[in-house]
Amino acid sequence: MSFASVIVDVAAKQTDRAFDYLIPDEWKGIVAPGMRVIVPFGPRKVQGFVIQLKETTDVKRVKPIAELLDLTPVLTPELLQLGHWLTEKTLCFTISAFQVMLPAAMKAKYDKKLFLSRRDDFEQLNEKVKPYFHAQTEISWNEIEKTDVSAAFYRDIQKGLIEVVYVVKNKGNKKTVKGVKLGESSEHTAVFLNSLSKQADKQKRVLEFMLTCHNEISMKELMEKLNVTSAPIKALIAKGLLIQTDIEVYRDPYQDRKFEPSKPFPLTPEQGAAIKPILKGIEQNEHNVFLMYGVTGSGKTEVYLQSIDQVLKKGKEAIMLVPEISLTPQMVKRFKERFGSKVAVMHSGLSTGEKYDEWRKIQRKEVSVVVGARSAIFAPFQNLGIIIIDEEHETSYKQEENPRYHARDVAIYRGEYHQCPVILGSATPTLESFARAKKGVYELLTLQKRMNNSVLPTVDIVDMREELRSGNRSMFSTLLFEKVQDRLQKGEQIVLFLNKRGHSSFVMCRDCGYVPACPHCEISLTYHRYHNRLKCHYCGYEESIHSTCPECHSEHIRFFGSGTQKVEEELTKILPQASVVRMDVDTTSRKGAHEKLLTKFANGEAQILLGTQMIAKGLDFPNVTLVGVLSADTMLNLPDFRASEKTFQLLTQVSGRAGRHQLPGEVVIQTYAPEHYSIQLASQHDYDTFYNEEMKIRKLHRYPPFFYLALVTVSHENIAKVVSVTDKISQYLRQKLSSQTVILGPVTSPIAKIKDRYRYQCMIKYKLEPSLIPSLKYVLERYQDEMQQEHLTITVDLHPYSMM
DNA sequence: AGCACGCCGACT
DNA sequence: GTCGGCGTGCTC
Repeated sequence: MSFASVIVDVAAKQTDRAFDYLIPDEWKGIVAPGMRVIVPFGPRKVQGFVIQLKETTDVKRVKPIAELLDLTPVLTPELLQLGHWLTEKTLCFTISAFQVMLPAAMKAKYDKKLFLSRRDDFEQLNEKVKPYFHAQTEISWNEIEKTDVSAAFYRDIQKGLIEVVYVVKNKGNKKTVKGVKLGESSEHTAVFLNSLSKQADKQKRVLEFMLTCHNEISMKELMEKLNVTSAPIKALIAKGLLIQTDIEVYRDPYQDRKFEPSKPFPLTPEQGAAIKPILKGIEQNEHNVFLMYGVTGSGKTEVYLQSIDQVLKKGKEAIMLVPEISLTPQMVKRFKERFGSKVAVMHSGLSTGEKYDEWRKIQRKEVSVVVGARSAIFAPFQNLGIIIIDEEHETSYKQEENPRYHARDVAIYRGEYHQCPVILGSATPTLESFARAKKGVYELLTLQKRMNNSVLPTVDIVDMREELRSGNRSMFSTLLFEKVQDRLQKGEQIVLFLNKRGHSSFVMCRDCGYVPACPHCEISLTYHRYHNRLKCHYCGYEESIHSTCPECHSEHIRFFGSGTQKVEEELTKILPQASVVRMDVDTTSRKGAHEKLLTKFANGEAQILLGTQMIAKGLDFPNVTLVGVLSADTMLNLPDFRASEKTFQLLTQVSGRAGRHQLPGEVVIQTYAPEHYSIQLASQHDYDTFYNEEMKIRKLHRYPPFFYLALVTVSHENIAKVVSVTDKISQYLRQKLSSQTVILGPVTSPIAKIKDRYRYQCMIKYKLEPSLIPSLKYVLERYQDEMQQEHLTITVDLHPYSMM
């Protein structure tokens, strides 16, 4: 094979195709599809992926591949195929699909370096340029790019005095430690050993040890083992008896942790019944999607673990996805305890280098289980035996930037490819999945009983309007306050949940209702206590706090809503004896802070855990007997057709934190909308009725799962431009798509303006629409010039999760 | 996306 | 006449 088709690392419509390159003789037979290469592209060099080898090419002037970056393909044939599928399904560039499947460390970085063409030409250089080449022979373009000397450089480049070299660098690198190995043969070394002076005892010991170990060894280990300093080792290196080496090591984020091996627990009859069809699927290499619908605390994880165990016994591999937020140390611990060093962990808390290392462990087949967030679905396993998605309803499985893929769809694709089971687990499945299970597309597995024979907690709903009427203006209802006091007395623990979204501290004038909003984005500003300023969450705009209302000059302008900080303050005021752990973005931003706070709570050093979304999932503390939801309905008012579903899911998840072990649990939900069905039914733990109710509404309004959605969002600085473009797109789609399809819009996006750019959208609800993808492709093509030149953006989200 | 090429206005 | 503004079109 003489030529390679390459997808180049230039994310643009015009370059979104393969380019052919000549394979230099030295790499013939080595270059294979899925490898990364560096290729000349126009005047510069770029990274690319080989997707195909071919004997001939139609291209007249093929250039040769400049460099080969891999010796084994980083994309398996399966992943290459998956990349093309993603491109088609999400309307993204092929290169973006490839890049999302690999750790960020593998993405190239580009640099432009300037050299003096010939030393003797120095005197001819522009006076402004000369000083740069006095002390050094090369200079990075970055250093001068935005300075006023760039023009002078430009001229000298054109004159040929300065040469430009395009450099492609790898971002992440393998980590190495210094090591040594023998520099001479054993015989030589032994001879030398005898001739060594008696004083050189340390050197003698080092050499003797090296003779026994044959291999290279890290300096650190050698020094520790023999209790010597680096001095004798260095002396031996200087004499040539030892050679210094770089030993490749993995960065191990869990290296200081000890994990006690755990054995499978005996399964309950219910669990046994649920695992049976899964094991059968594994045994017979059968692809099937299972929806494991199990109430909180019903022991889904144990079923996962034992299924994976079976897969490993067959010599196959497993992917387990969990939401980023619940990828807690607790979860990782359970996997490491069961599967030891066979587990790789992938989540956003790892550094670029750490992620790269975990990825390489998978590629080299050193691990066979991956536990990770969304992107772990692309783990380069070649012999998958099972894919599990825990908390299937979580929105974090949908990537909200290009490529806008859903991990569930990728999982099913890979499950089909490998002919292995895919398990979706949840206590509150998405309506889409549950509907598919009812239709028999997925196989439904049900776990209705909690482990430890614990019962689901009793739930009280408190009408906060009543509280207000009876004169209680605090954030705590009388009932919740009493129960908190009671638990504090008994020495039991409490989880307080505050749904921060849409309810963080904003400022409002009590007289005229004025709320300060960001001048660049159409959202209200958030109060930040730390700087005592108002901040925009989208663009970072800040302003100082007003003492009087800018609209009506009233002095009754004050904070509204309650952030976790404010709740904490009120708590310490009314319950000074309570010790509180607060968990939110502020307290968990530092690395490891998350874990520390949880350990503190687990050890009983604090009685109350107060937090946002992040405490709703996966936490399991035996001593927690009370869960308080401070404001259940903030999410209900979001402009999103899934608002009720999300509220139901969240309340159910939060309630599930209580009474998971011997002690019975109680939940108090505070709300301004106590009669709302999602709150009522969550309090009754009645998913089935909720499902039926919500399905009626979805059917009526033609939303998923009855219809599919596609969302086109247009943004530009000029509102007239946005409206006219969105309108043209809507009209075009109306004309192209079938009459059964509903096209809404143009309408303003729920966030009408971000960073001074107006946003309009067009929503498409469809059932069967073969010409949708081609039509959307056409739209993107039609506007590509304007997108490039006029800063117009058009994004297409197929099956959107967020309407924003 | 970059980058070169190329065609027009304002300066030594 | 030349420098440099950015519209146009190409990259194996």
